[in-house]
Amino acid sequence: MAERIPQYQKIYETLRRQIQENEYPVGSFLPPEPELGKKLNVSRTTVRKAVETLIRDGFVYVRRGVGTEILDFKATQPLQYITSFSETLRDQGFEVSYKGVKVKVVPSPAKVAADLKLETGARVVKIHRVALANGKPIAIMLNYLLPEVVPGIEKKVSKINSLYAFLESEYNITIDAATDYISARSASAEEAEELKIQEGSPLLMVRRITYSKGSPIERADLEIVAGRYEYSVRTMDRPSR
Amino acid sequence: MAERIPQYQKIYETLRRQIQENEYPVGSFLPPEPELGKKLNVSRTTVRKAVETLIRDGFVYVRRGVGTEILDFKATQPLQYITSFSETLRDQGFEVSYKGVKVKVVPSPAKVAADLKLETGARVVKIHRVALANGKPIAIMLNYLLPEVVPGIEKKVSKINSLYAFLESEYNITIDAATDYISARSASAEEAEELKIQEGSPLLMVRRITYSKGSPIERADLEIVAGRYEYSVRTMDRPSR
DNA sequence: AAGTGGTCTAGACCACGAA
DNA sequence: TCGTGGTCTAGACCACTTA
Repeated sequence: MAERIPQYQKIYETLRRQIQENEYPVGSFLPPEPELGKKLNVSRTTVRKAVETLIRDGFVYVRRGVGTEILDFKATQPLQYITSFSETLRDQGFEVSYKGVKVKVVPSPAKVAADLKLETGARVVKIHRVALANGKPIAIMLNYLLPEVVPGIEKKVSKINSLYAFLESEYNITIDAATDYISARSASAEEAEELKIQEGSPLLMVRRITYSKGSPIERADLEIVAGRYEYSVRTMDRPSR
Repeated sequence: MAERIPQYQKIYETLRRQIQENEYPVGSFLPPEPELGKKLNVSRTTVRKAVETLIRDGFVYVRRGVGTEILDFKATQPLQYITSFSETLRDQGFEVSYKGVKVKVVPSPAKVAADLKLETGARVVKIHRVALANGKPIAIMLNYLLPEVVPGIEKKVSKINSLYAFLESEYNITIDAATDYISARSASAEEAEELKIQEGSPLLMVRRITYSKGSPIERADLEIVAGRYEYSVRTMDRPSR
């Protein structure tokens, strides 16, 4: 079961490592593409594919007629790929756990049905949790999933740490896109109680729809205690214009 | 000054139009890549570059050994490219204007200096505005810019509608990346007064650092009236893994 | 004028999925 | 087995920057 790794990916890894280890210092230039191809024994096309990834990840800045300059990558944020909330928190060094986990199959509320392309009232799996970071409540999490893609999830729910990792390992589902809608609201009495905060405190509200193979498969509602978490996202202009 | 448009971009436009006009209905498949190349009189490589863009924009889902399927693009959100807050509002059909515009050159606060890679206290141009959507206050906007990239901005400030469009037309600066940090907070008395809302109302806070040619050139602080605006962002997994 | 990246070709072979 | 997309080659010519 040897991993099949394309050349351009290896070259990307090599160049990235060399940049990060200062073999190509910030401000210097990568060798010209034809030269790189010769040195690495690949065609220029393959080199270019690797360089495109370096651009996308913010390591280099390319100018026609000039060259490919190494950027100060420590100054730039990593690109935002899809991660679950809990993964993000763990990356930031928090110990994440959950309490009050409840799983039910319920008729879908109208808004959930619309997001998941269902008829209103079609059955969905609803997961309710309170996320704790270092033991302190940080968010109320609601996940709505299509029952047909997660059969038998009720019995496995204790295994869920990161939902996406869980979906991948238990159901072989890979997420390939997500849309987040972010707003803010004051905490209601019940929310305040559940999160152990003052009623009326600001909450960061995130509604997320996740897609697998082009179809929506999950809607998540997060109510995050503002001040304990910051949401970050990096956008880039589309390449080659 | 004829526009120079690459083949793959024209092909992308063509295919996208055909998809949107239902010449390729949702659920059907694009012709195989070699066939497309023959029909359009380009090499398969060029076809593939166009298809990559279709993937990125969420129009198609490609499976090796199967084909390229047309997705229900009306169900997916467009990818998030960099837009200014005012552009986003205008896209949503609001009439955007500003009041209380103030421009000053000030010593940079420590946090701004850090984000812009300056020494604390180095001079920056500070623009303060209140954005109105359909005449109603919707956000307090603070922009910090490097003076050397926007010389003489004080005299041009009345021309600013969308800051990014302004930077492009007046200074030939193109933004190629941005990072947003999003949180929430309760409005202070002064903020409430400026936005004509109740003190303590939730505000959506966005801190943005924009990059041009790999270097940070602007920091923006937005304090948005929650409930009047929703921030949305679409993320994708990195292609080809 | 020389050198850089940007686009494009016309092939080739491979890996995967469906029949 | 066959047809699909995934990777790769070895060129070519063009557009842009710098000198």
